[in-house]
Amino acid sequence: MGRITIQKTAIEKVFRQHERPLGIDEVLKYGRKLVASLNQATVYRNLKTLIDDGWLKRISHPILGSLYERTGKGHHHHFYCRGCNRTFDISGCALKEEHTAPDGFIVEDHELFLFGVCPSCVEKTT
Amino acid sequence: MGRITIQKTAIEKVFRQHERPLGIDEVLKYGRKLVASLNQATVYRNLKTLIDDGWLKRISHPILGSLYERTGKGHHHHFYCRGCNRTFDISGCALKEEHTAPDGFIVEDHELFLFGVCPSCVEKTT
DNA sequence: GTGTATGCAAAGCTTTTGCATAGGT
DNA sequence: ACCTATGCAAAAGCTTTGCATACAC
Repeated sequence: MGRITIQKTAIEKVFRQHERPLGIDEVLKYGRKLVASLNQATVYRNLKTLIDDGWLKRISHPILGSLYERTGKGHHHHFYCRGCNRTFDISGCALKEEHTAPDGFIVEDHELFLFGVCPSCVEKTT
Repeated sequence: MGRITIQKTAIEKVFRQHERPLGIDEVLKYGRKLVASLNQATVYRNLKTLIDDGWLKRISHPILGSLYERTGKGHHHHFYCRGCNRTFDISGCALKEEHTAPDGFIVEDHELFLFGVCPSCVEKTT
C-alpha cells in the first residue's frame, strides 16, 4: 500500500515550493507545471491520502473555502488580507492559556483566523 | 424595498427559537414547521438578505460547512464537540490583546473555533 | 394595481466515485 | 505479472439563478 507516483511526488513538491496554504486550483496549476497530465481527481485523492498520512492539514477558509497546508510547521494561525486576498501564516499562538472554554469542556485543538489588512496593503491605502 | 413575508418572518423566528449556529438544512427543517411550503432557494435568499441587513452572520465550520447565527449576541467563539457533533457558543474572548499578529498587520476581526469534548460527552466516556 | 419575493427547476460549483488502463513494485 | 493509482467522465452535494406567479404593499 502507498505507491510513490510521479503525481504524488509532484503534489508534495508543490507544497514544499510554496510555503503557504494552497487551494485545489493552485495545487493543480502548479502541479501541472511538473506533471502536465495531472488530473483534478488525482489531486483530490492525493490530498486526502496526505491528510491521512498526517503530512497535510485541511483548513476551512471562511471566504476562500478549502485550503491545504503542510503539517509540522509548528503551531500557528492564519491571517486573511481583504486587500490582496492572500492568506498568511502567523506563527505563535495568541490564545490565553486558561479560560478558553467553561469548566467541563475539554479543548483538544483550535483554529484561529484573523481578518484585516496586511502591511503592503496598508501602504497602498495610505 | 424589503417586504415582510411569512417566509422571512418564519426564518427569523427559527433563529430566535434556537439560539445556536444553524445549518441550512436545520433552518429549512424548522422553518417548514412554521411555513410548510418553505423552499430551499427562499431560505438561501433570505439568509443572504439577513446577512446584508447585519441580522445574521455566516460562520464557516471546519467540518460542518456553512452555519448561520444571529449577530448582536456579543463577541464569542465556538466549540465543536467531536462526541455529539454539536456546536456551542463560548462567550467572551480568549485572545490576548496584543501580539495577535506581527507589526504592520491590522487585525479587524477574528474567528476562533475550539475542538474537543463537551461536558456531557466527557461523562459518557468516563 | 404594481412590483418584489416565492416556488420550482435548471444550471454552476466543488468534491466524490466508477471504471478501464497505465505504471509502480 | 500483479494490483494500486491515474485519467476520464459521470454523479453527488451545495449554492445560485431564470422565470412565471403569488402576494405584500
